[in-house]
Amino acid sequence: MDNETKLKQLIAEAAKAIGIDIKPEEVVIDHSKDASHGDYSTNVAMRYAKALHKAPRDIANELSAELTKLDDSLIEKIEIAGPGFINFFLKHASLTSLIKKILEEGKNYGKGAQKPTKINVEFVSANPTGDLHLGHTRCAVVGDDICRLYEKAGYQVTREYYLNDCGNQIEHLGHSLRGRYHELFGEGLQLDEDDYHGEDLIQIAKSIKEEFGDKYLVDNQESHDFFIAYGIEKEFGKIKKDMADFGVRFDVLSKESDIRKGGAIEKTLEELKPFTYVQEGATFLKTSDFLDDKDRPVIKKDGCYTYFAPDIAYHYNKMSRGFDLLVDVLGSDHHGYIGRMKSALMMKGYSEKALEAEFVQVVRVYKDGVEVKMSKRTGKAITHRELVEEVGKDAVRYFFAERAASAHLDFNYNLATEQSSTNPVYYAQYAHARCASILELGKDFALDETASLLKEESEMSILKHLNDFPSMIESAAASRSPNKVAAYIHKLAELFHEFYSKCRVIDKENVALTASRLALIKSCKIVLENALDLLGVSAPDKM
RNA sequence: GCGCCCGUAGCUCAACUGGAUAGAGUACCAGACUACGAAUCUGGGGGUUGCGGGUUCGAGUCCCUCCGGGCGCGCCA
Repeated sequence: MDNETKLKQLIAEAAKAIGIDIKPEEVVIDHSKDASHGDYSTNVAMRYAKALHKAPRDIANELSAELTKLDDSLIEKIEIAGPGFINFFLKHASLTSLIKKILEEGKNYGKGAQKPTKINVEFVSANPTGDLHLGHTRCAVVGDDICRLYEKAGYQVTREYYLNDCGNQIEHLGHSLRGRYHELFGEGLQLDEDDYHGEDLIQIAKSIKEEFGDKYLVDNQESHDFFIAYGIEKEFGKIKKDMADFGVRFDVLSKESDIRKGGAIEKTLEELKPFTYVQEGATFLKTSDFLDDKDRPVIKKDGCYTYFAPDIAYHYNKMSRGFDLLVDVLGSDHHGYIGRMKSALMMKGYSEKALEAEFVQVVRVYKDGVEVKMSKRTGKAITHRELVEEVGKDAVRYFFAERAASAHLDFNYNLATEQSSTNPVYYAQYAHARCASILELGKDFALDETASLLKEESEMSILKHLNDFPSMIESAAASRSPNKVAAYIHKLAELFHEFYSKCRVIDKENVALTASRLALIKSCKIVLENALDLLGVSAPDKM
């Protein structure tokens, strides 16, 4: 059992003795920011002051007496401070024993207990109508990191990409591609306002010309279908490659065309019949009976489905595969979407909590001092590929992981590319490389797994932080906050660099201390690597 | 007008979900390599957390009024 759990149990037991009924898991303990406040602190005395009609410090004193009586091997010292905080100083051995655990568990250190919960995370899901841009990059980082966190925390995770391969957008893709193809044969470029003006389509048109010559200049159903199918294949191929190169993989690819097969939408709408009505020729779903502010159309006046109908069928499809939780990683401009989809799920009896959205704020990009607007019409945007090539995969991933997904973010493209060496990711990677370097130099020394000689403040700070790794994962996963991992990494790297500058590690005159410190460094290296891996960032031995 | 997100150091962002003296990076200033990697370390200035109320032992965090910004509010997806 880890120190925190043990401490909570002790506090709960002591509390009971003085008439406070609290369960161990309800006990709130914090890590003390200031070392003079000990290793942990609890606020129970203040929390129950009113109920017991006593001064917080009096309760704290009583609790302290009880805790001392329980006489555990964990606590070295207890102090009462401020308005009624109880500060705990842990025994040395209870901290150093962690080293052995980390060395034994290695890559698995930090992994939570296997949980039965099955989670589906759908992210990116960009339409195959052009290159991924910087906004998708952020969604990819957030989605992938959430998956990594869930996995590490012990959940069963499925990464899913939903491919819109039907509908208006796709018609525009086919039309745009046809336009580019005709352009290659010397005709003027004819694109509609809503078509795709991105220049990537020129390359695809060229490959058609090379492969098929003028075969598809004729305007018939066959060529219409061809441009769409060819365009989707090429565009999605690029997306897949971009993501794979970025370290992002998907377990399941769901195509809208497959969702539509076998009358799934008709069946879905049939099931939803009690919640639908017809108005002015269109069919509406009564989402406002649940979590939406108005009802939404599912069938248009012209008899076509809106995007919403297949989306409902798709979400039912996901639920039918046995997931306990669906997470949709969406651009924040889609925040209106979640209420209606939750409503649709509730109509089928699913919990309001079966679906959660993770909204990723749009990135505002500045290049050469002016804002770069994403624009379908001009096709101008910073592409994902361009960004990764100029800044590097690790730096990009870390940059976006550092910020909470909900944070509005201003991105200075010039700064990011010119000063990429100042990206904090190198601070962490350098710490890892230093660990590797020292371990290599000290490879002839045996490691002391008891780490019994560690006593410097900088050493104990590292130990405490290493100890926090599992609980950090637990809370970061629960709140879907990869930025907490980045903060953790930065802190660990900082503590290590500080220790490194203060303490000589390899000392032939003091083999015992060397053995303890090498064990500490090995632990540091393991946790740095595990933590960086949670963000999909590499941990190089040399830089 | 209604709804969602947000407003914290010059700039970009944190703050363990209500805790102790609000922290990092960057930029700026001053120091530190004849022993393990200076992509590092040490120190410094920089804040009325947009404004004003409220809740309580305690508020950047929760509630309300304003101010300012972004995004939604389509039989587009």
